[in-house]
Amino acid sequence: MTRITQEHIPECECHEEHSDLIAQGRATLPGITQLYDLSDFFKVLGDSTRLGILFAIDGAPMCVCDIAGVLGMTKSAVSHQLKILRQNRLVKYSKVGKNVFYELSDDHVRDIIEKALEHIGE
Amino acid sequence: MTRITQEHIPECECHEEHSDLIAQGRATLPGITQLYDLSDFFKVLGDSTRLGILFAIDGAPMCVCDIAGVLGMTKSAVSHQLKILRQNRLVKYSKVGKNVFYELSDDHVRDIIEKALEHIGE
DNA sequence: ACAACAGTTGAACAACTGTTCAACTATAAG
DNA sequence: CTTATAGTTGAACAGTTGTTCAACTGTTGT
Repeated sequence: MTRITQEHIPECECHEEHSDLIAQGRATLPGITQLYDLSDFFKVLGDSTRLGILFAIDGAPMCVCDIAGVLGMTKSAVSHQLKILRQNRLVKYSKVGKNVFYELSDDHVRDIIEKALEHIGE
Repeated sequence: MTRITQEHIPECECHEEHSDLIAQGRATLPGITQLYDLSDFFKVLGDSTRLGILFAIDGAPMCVCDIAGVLGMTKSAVSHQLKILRQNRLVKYSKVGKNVFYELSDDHVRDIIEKALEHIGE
């Protein structure tokens, strides 16, 4: 886990000459909390299983068993990842009998994934 | 909006009776290669140090030493992360004397980060 | 040539992450 | 009540990741 502590600054000659640049860099830096939230969000998307789940349930809600079928994984593995997606509010669910149907909770996420697909397709 | 009721959804002997759903899920699933590329991309953004670097050099190019100063980290740690950002083409660099100045290589990334910030700010 | 500094790199180590396995809950049906 | 199925959960294990440390390259100035 990375930790950003702006108190301790390693010695470096160029800090004398570039002090204005450093000040400017610090200004554009978001708060540490926001930086962690942001990286945590991307961490959730940074796993092919979780992305696969999001693609699978995009369009139609799906039960855990079927998601596992689509991805070729065990229900347990899928359920573990669904928990992470739930905790980060990327999916929502509804229980119907023995089944639990998951669907995307947000259109935001679809946009972000789409933009990322554009980016890597270059 | 499709409503989920018990009448519409057969019991999950899953893979037998939901085979159409599974087929549909598979259809919307991108190729495995693309899924891995996408998750790799998000993995790169899923680290607060690397995000910090991107924010620091947003606007003005910066040398490694100054980035380290802004983030309060060693040059080595920053250089290791810059290598990953380089390999994924998120930053580009230019050598000036002893210094190596890094800058964002793409506006795409700025957009994605901005959209993600909107998302978590809810 | 030499020293000083910016930056890179590889190995090592600790921390973290995802899957598997087994045990568990809960709903539905015989 | 008993059994079968959908889903969840915790522990364990292996694979991955980020930082540190030390050694290295290359450029600048004396």
